[in-house]
Amino acid sequence: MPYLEEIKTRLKAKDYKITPQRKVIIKTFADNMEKHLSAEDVYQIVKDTNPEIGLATVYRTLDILAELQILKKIDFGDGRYRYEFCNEDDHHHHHLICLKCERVFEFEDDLLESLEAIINKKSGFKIVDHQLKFYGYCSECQKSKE
Amino acid sequence: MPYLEEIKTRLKAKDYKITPQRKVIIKTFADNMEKHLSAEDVYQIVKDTNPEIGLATVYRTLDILAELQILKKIDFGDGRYRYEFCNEDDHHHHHLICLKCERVFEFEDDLLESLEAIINKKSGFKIVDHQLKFYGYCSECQKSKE
DNA sequence: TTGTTTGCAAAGCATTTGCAGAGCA
DNA sequence: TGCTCTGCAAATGCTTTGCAAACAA
Repeated sequence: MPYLEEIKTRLKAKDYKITPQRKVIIKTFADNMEKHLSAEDVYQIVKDTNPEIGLATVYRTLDILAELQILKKIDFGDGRYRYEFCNEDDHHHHHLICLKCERVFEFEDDLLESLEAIINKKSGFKIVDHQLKFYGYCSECQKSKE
Repeated sequence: MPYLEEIKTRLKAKDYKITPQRKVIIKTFADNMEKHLSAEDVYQIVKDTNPEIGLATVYRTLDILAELQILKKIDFGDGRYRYEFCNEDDHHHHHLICLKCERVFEFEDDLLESLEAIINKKSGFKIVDHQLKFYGYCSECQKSKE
């Protein structure tokens, strides 16, 4: 996760202004590092301290932060996009989505790098990003099967 | 891809009726095996021969076929769901999505099985499905970079 | 015949956009 | 000050739903 100062620098570099709304949205992600917040989630959290903020502003800010690669826009297939801080290094993690409790777990892994190399060699496709989701049952839900 | 007779049997087994609309939608997928059709795509194709069909019927039929695991509902992140025949065997393929021409290529691969075993061992999460998307540039678009 | 299925139109949701006023630099 | 940003409301695009008529079995 980038430092707050670093984020501000990156915004300024693209001539984006540092507004209170943008600050508080960034802070929301810093305060919820382990979560995968949707625009609506962010809106609900931010409204507590800034009741006048508009949902459209949240969407616009998330767009900018994703464009600057500060946030990553992810899609768990539940009909809304979610956002998390980009990993600075190449260290990828995958998402394990429980089909029962719907919680999302993370799993650190680098194995996909070798697969990307294989694909590039065999098909000539140049990969710049990937998204891997696993669906199944978390250990708790396996115990409490009905 | 399941035989048409087999599909009808599976529909009947769940007390779904074999209607002309359902038949023609299934046929559309049989005629477009290599494509990833959206509901709107199917609707446009089917309207040629059955102009009276409704888009809602297409959606309802796709839901049923996905529920019966005849079709697989996939999400390329372009704001609409797409459908393709389920693979009968475990033979998985991944999707390579070109960020320039937006075409979707397929890549056959089984390597994820070993990754699933590792995850299960390390985290206790029991995986029943996965979805892997690679984003990048196809060989053609790499040549014609502007 | 009878419960499903269909087509239509309206509703639902997440997200985007237009616009006039507010505010950062 | 000048141009970006914001909040609001309306619009958008995909998908779902309610309902009465049509239809498969």
